[in-house]
Amino acid sequence: MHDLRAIRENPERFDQNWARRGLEAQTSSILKLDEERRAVQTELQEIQQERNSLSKEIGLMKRDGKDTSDIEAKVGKMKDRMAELEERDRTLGDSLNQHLSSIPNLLDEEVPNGADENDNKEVRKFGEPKRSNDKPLEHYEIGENLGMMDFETAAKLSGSRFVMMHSGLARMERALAQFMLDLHTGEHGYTEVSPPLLVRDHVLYGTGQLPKFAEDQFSTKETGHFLIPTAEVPLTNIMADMIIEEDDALPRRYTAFTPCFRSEAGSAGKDTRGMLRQHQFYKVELVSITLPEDSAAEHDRMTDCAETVLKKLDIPFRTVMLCSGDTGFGAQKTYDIEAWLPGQDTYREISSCSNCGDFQARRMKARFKRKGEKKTEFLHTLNGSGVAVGRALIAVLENYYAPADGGVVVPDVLQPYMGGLKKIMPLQGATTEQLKASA
RNA sequence: GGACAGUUGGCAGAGUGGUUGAAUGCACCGGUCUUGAAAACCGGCAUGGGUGCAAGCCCAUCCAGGGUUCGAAUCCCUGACUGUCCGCCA
Repeated sequence: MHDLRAIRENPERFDQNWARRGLEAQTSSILKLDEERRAVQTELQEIQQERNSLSKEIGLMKRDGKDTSDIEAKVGKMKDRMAELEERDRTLGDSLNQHLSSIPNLLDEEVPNGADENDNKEVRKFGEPKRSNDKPLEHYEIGENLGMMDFETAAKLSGSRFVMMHSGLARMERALAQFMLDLHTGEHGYTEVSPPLLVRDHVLYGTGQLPKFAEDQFSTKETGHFLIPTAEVPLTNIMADMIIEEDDALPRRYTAFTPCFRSEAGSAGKDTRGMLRQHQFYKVELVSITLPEDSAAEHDRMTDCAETVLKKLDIPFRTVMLCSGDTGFGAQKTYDIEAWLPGQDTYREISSCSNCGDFQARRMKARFKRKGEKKTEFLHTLNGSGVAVGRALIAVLENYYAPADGGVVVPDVLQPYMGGLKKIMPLQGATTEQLKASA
């Protein structure tokens, strides 16, 4: 959401910034609506003022036992015009809100201009991609050869874009999540949260998924709840409708391990093999709430927290700053962390860390007050994956694969979470049915 | 799923149709007093919006949305949430 006052004061700044995302100029139509609405409000308030004072007078006259029918009739007549103006105010306000709430956040100065992911700017690299003479396997080949990754059964139950894992891989997924949570809570100062996974529509509005991205969400028929597409949604909304003191435990840092549900409506045909893009996946999320002046530094810190996960897993990655055309709706600036996937011979996104500035805070009314000040200000919100568990599993499979025996070495940091297991070996007689029996 | 009760400012808690945006207490901020502090006393203390150079003036908001009325925190309807009891259940 955008600050209407700021738009009034400097419309060019907004139009120019939005143009970087490929949007047409918006402010003139916004300001026209705004002007019209204020004119309506002014007239309405004048009438209301008149009504209020006459009504007070009636009260006093009645107390004195005087006749008030004349004056009552007079007030009664004002009602039509008032109703008319109220209706007009509401209509104008609605379209103004609808318009404003569908426009993406302003981009940070540093964000490079560009059309799509090809224009993203690499800022860091870690590790050396492993390259071998053999053609490396993709994660689903490794997983299926292990006999622990079953897309057929998942499809039978749920259709495409679902997977069912067994045995060592199921355990490794759990191990990854535990490892990440322990890292963020133990070393990075995040508070672990176990949030609701079903939320109401206003919560998704608060973080920016609604109204514009309704078709990307799953929802429940009976109750109208939405399944969270990321824990960013419940975690950030912890601050919704609050006014806190400036020194009240800021920054706040929350982490949660949750499933995420996405309809992937717009990605038909994309990443259809394997478990890279699923309707359901696990993710460890990081969310920070800060003062405005602290969000830039917190953004770097958060990105570092996410990178640490990959460093400890010893998976090569690079970090890119998204260009204007690739930066998401609610973000001012986003770093993607891309893990090296030997099977694809490329880096793929495994984490996305965004500074949303006051954009979400404004939508959900997350505010604070500075000491001695009367005015409230909006907090800044940040979110990042720390990291996507399913994709981390993919990265481990492809980077730790042992072609000699078809096994997958368990990264050191995960071994304590897997009972000391050092390597996942293929199950014997690798047909899915047998595997399930032996699992 | 059934029955009842509730939702008021940062918190607690008055208030059932007329100067109530809202008593009172606590918390918080400023002042007096004090060597300093505490106590006591005095004063201040909601949010959003309109208008104005400004001081200010005005409008809206007592869970949300409708309605009744000249006038609604207060009456009516719908919904959300919380609590209690019953039923069911991981």
